Formats: sequence, C-alpha cells, structure tokens
Amino acid sequence: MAIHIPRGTQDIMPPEVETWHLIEEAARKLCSLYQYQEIRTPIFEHTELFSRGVGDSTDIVEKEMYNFTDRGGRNMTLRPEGTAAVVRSFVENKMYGNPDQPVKLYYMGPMFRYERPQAGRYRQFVQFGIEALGSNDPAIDAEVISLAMALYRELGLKKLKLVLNSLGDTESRKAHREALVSHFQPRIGEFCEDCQKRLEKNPLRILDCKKDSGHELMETAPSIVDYLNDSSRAYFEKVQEYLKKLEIPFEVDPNLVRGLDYYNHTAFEIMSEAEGFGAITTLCGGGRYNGLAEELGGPETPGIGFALSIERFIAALKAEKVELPVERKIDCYLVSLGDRAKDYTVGLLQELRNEGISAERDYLGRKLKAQFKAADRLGARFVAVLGDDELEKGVINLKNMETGEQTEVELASLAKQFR
RNA sequence: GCGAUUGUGGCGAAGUGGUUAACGCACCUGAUUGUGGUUCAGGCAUUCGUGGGUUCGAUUCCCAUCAGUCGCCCCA
Repeated sequence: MAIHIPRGTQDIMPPEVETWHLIEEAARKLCSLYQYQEIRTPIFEHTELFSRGVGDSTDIVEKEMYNFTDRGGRNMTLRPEGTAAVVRSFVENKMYGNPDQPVKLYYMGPMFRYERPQAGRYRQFVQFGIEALGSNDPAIDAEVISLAMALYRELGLKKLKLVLNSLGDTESRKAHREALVSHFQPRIGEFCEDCQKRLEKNPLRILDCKKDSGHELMETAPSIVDYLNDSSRAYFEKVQEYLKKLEIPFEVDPNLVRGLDYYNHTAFEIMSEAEGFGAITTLCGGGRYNGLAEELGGPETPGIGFALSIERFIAALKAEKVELPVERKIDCYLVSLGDRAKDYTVGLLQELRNEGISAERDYLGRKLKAQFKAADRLGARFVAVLGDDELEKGVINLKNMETGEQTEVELASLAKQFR
C-alpha cells in the first residue's frame, strides 16, 4: 500500500506552483513599496507562546494545535498563526530599541491547525501577514488594511468586501462585557451549549454564534459601538476617515468578533463575494493587538497586522475566473538524430543555457517525430535539428515553430541566433 | 468531534451476481526510411480503495474499515 499524503495537506504541483510564485512576488513587491521587511521565525515554538499569546479560551488553543513533546520533554507546537511568534521575536530581539520605528515586518510561510479539512481549510496552509509594531496612529491601521486590499487588487480580484469593527480599549471592552453578561444571563438557558460556555469565558463571542443568530436577544444585545469610550471612538472614527481618503470601501459590522484573544480596537476581515465560493469566505483577517507585547514579557507596545491565506487567495481567483499569465515557453528544443549527434547535444545544450537561453532535449530515445511533438508540447519557439550530416558540415537546422520557416546556421553561432 | 456523499487504468468516466470490465483524453508506435500542432491504424502489464461475509461464483449484494470531497463548530 502506497503511503498517502497526510490529511488536510496538499502537494502543490508544477502548473499550480506558478500561481503561487505570482502571488508571492506581488506580496514581496508590495512590502518593499510599503517598507515592510521580511522576518522568518521558526515553524514550531514553545506551546506556552500560543496559550499565552493567542489565548487559552480560543478554539485554536483549545482544540486545534499540533502539539508534541520533544526529546527533552519540552511542550512544543507547530505554529497555528504568525503574530504571536513575530511579537515574541520583536521582544526577544529588543526591536523596540531599533532606530526605525514603527517596526514594520512581514512573513510568509506554513501554519498548522488540527481541523477537519473542507473547501478553503487545511491542516497545513500558507499565510502571508504583516505586523506594524510601535505606533498608535490610526493612519497605520489604514495602511495595513490598504496593503491587503492592494495585493488582492493587484492580482485581479474585484468581488471583495471589507468589514470593519472596533473592539475598543480595555476599559470599553470591560464595560461592554458587563453589559453583555447582564443582557444574556437571565435567559442564557435558551441558547446553545457553546453560548452558555461563552457567557463566562468570552461573552463577545455569543454575538458571533450562527446557531442562535435568530434569537430576539441577539437583536437587542448591547453593541460595542455604544460602549466605546471617547478615545476609542475617536480612534475608530479616524481609521474610517483615512480609509475613505484611500477610497477603500468598507462596512462597519458591530458583530465582527475576531477569534483570537489578543485583539482590541480595530478588527477587520476581507471576504470574497464571488459566486460559487465555498462556505468559508474570509480571505484575510486582522486587527490591533496593543497588549500583546506586554503579555509576552516585553514593554507596552501597540501593534496591528493582518494574515491572509494563499490557498484562499487562489480559490478566490478561481471563483472570479481571473486568468493569470502562467504560460510555459522555452526558447529552443534540441532534436538529435544518430548517436554522434546525440552525444554532441550534451555540450550544445549547455552552451545555450550558459547564454541564458532556455533549452531542452529528449532523454527517452524518442524518434524524430516524437521529439517534435515534445517540443510542441513544451511550447518551444525554435527547434534545432542536428543529424550526423549537419554535424559533418558543422551546421544545424533551425526551425521557427510558429512560421515553420527553416534555416541552416553555423553550429558555432547557434546561441547568437537567439539574441 | 459530528453529519452528508464518493472511492473503477496516468486523468475523466460507463457498467454487470458469471468465460476477454465499455468509451473518451493523454501517451507510445506506424502510415509519412530526417520534421510538430490535423487524419487513420495499432498499442498502452488495472489488487474495480482495503478487510471480512453471503454465494457454486462478486468489481457488482451485506458489514466493517480507510481515504477523498463537501458541510456543521470555528477560522486563514
């Protein structure tokens, strides 16, 4: 029995990998324009980083982590998200002391969550994310959001929806939390089991529940916007003002609650509105996490960032039927006939490649006709035919595959023909 | 963790309780003794997911199991 790929993982095969390259290149280019620098952190971290950083009561930490004990008995976890590690590194490398502030970083790499796979959800998936640490200016919130939008638009996505909310500062959150508890407490028995648990742990999440979304208490539930204190409200308004200035359309959704505990103030999601997209439409999620650096043992540092999945990005491109230029073309296919010519091809092929000409040949001992077919499949612009008679004369037959035109050129000058 | 659905050659996809399991695509060979994208002819070694049961006989019926896909919860 052949060994199978692990559940929820995937092989990204040659034609598809070109799409990945395009997205990765576009992301790096944007980061350079916006002045975010790449940081690479380990794929695994101490489990405690996530239980403390992401939050003990979150689904990620409660049931989705890939944990293991290493040979030294340490509890390790394959990273389920990127922010906690970036902030850990920021603190550990004392980047709060860097001359350039805020510190603007990006990362791209695999994340792991132990979940049942479905459309748009994998156990190993790749996130691209950015983090801006050290600034409490609403303008940087707008910048972070605008980078994500710019990336999607750059690759041709149009059916996007940006949803925005503010979770407020600690004081606002506390006030809202108390209001929620007293709102739901008397009739919590009418809600689902999960919501009953949420009342104690994180009442905010009740608003997010899909099972109980029809309940009358949901409609009348206290909204966070009514509990924002003046400074939180002013901050949120400023973020919206800047987004308008950047001509990025958005919707405010007071029920938008992010699944990780570290968020406060700005929270946002970018979703695909393309027809025929799977049940999971969230492409990108992000927000502000002003208390995280302190929680991880560093100085009080404001921060904001987002993470997006490349897999979902590609799914959205497919759903919108965006065609990306992933044509595979080679300059020259070397056809050889006879043993001497075949031997000669080895060096000739190298010469072409040394000159920067993409070139290929047959390695299966195929007949002339089959070699031509292979050249055609590869989209070769030219085919160079070398038989024993050409070799005698020191020439090679060069055929333009588009026009069918054929010319005999000096063997020594073959590479020059491609300039 | 729960639910639905599917599992036949490299890919797509028919089919039946019974001697050689269609077809299409792709690939290879030849027609065209040194020239592709068209056409024609031929070829292409398959545990019919795995294990068990029923049966004279199972790919087809039953059970279990594994895997894929989609959905719930939640998220990227």
